[in-house]
Amino acid sequence: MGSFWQLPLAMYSKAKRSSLPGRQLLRPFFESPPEHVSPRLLGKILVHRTENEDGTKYIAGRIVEVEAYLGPHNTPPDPASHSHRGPTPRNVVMFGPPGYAYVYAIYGRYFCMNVTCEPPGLAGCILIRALEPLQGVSQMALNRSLQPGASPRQLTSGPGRLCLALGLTRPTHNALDLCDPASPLQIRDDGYPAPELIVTPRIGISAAVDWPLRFAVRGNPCVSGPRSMR
DNA sequence: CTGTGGATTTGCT
DNA sequence: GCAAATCCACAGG
Repeated sequence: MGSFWQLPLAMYSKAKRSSLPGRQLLRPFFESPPEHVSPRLLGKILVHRTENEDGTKYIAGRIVEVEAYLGPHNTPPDPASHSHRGPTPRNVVMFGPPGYAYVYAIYGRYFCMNVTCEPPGLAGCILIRALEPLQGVSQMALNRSLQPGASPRQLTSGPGRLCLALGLTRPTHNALDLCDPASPLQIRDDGYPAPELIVTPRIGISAAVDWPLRFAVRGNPCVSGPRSMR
């Protein structure tokens, strides 16, 4: 018999299909350094509320992989962080209050989503790298130009993929307050137990390649990268 | 399974 | 100008 955390994650969200699951995370949750908040973010739910002619819909997934990016106040500073040379028009939201979305464009085609951490003035943040789809799966497939039967892994395994699946872009979602009860973008806790996790170096960077700042749910199929990275 | 190259926006030197 | 916290298609073993 498998461990508790190996049961299908979707089991824990079947109860509420058309409403917000669990409770919204409050700002104090994000006021600590990103390497401290990151492991606690695994198992929480990222929810995007969309309005269209049919009404309100939710697209949501459970967070199964994140990476911490440290602010320039650390010694040594994190050379892989967008904030390491101080505030710029792109990264200024990272230097503001915790609990905000930092969304940036990458390689001309994709967006990646972060959550700001640390008290105002300090620039730590957490990159959301992978989700397990929970709600709005057919919409995710549409957004990703995949067949309706696409695997959960194909939908949201990777930071660019999950932003596409949820419809997140910099023009619309950068600098949104995730802790505002009225926000269309929120992170919520539905009581899912703290998962067993692995810690590894971060992916896709060329500086500080050995810093152990990537956190993932052990064995979860939606975690990005080869099997050896799960 | 692994490796390679192309697409194409954005911020910063 | 160029490099980038990526993804995808396709080639070859």
